[in-house]
Amino acid sequence: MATIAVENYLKHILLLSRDSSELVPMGALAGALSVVPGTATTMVKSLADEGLVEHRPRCGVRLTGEGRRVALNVLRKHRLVETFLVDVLKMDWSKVHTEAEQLEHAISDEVLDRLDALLGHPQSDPHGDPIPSKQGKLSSQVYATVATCLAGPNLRVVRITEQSAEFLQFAEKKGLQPGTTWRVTERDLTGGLVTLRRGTGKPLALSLAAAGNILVEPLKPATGPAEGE
Amino acid sequence: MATIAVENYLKHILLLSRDSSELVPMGALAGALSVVPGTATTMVKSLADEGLVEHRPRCGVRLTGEGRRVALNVLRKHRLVETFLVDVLKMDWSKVHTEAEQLEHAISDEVLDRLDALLGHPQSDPHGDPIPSKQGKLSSQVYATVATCLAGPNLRVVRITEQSAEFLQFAEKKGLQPGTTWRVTERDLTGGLVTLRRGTGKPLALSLAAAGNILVEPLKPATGPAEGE
DNA sequence: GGCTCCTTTTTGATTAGTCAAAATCAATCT
DNA sequence: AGATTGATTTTGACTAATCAAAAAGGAGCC
Ligand SMILES: [Mn+2]
Ligand SMILES: [Mn+2]
Ligand SMILES: [Mn+2]
Ligand SMILES: [Mn+2]
Repeated sequence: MATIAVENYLKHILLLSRDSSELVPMGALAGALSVVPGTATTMVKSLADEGLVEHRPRCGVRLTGEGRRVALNVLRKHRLVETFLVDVLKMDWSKVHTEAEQLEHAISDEVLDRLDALLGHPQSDPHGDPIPSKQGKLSSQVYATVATCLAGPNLRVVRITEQSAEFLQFAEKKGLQPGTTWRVTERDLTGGLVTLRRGTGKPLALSLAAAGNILVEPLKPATGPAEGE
Repeated sequence: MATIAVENYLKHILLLSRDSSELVPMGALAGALSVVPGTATTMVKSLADEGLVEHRPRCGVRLTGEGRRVALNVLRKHRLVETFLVDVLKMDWSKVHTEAEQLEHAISDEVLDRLDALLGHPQSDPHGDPIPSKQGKLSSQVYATVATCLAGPNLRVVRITEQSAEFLQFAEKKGLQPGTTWRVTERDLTGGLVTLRRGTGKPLALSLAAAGNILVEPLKPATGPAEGE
């Protein structure tokens, strides 16, 4: 069995590479894992010996097929556990990430399957991050961010791409959860500000940096039966 | 924070000592943890340095107040997790022990509290093992075993003291779960056999060794409203 | 007392994972 | 080309946990 450290390295390589052929630089990997670069190099070389990654010295690292399989399984555990913690145990969505960071290494594939069934085979976790399927398919749909949307049309929040407890607490307080509908009322590129509004609620101003963490999809205006909230 | 190894040592010292003043011999501890005796000695000395145990060289080891506190918390996690796996995820009670052996080190105190509430503050786990309270109280009630009970009176199974998957599967198949009611119909000390019967079902013969793993309490014959099954 | 046997401790090695700091590489700038 | 600079790798050291095998204790027996 892969150790906890090995699972963490593989998962972070997966998260840091857009497509599976892209090389992840050692610096980025070391940063994501909070280790010094030398440590990452050492570990990556040993992962390469085990056939879990391919190491291009001085360029970066990428997952092999087997490494990707393991990484997706860990990520699936992480996101299903997060969903369980929020949906069943009613935990604060800003705390579940830390919790899942440990649990992803402790649950067996059988518990994973049963959790999945209990939760009704969810497609995404509380932050809107896609949950890899049991077969290892990971949705890679590309969404716009609030930072790049023009004022006007209704937008549904689909994902918050920023795991920090601080940002998530902020989003929670402002009601910015996946599934909610908003529209941009003002874009001030010079000032670096975007203003949002949910229905007739009070306006919410975000920096472009913050707005870049909110992924949205355009909402077609009342076509077919309404879905979601 | 205590490492996984430290938590395992403390939990097993707790499980191996009847009362908290009793010394656990190094051999017994090493055996329970599946390590060689020298490893246990080394680890116990380092636990003693941290103030978690008291080591009497060549005699044994016992928990300090702080060590006991940590050990009880781990045991509480273990047994609540087992209960969750059986009650909520409907897992086979013969598999949950192995599973909980990992999870007991991965869940936070907050998740522990929420699990406890979700399960309705259970007093014992699926095997009938008592769950330590949040305050660190561990029921130490002494029960008779089927091996020592005289033929005749109705007995309620309260606990199975044998964690092996094999024995638990056997007990499951025979319907020997905590809460069920049986009576001894025959005791053959010479042959080392005890025969049980559940209501009018077919008789079940057990070796004295096996019968010693089944803890029971006498059932007063229909006094007050019936409780349990 | 001296011997035997079982338990415990000690000693010497090993593995996984990590850091600090020096060395190396390669791209860019003058 | 030669120098500068930032990323990466190497080297040496350390901690936690473990095993194998030798050494030490101690209880009972002759
Ligand atoms: Mn993790
Ligand atoms: Mn998430
Ligand atoms: Mn354990
Ligand atoms: Mn149990």
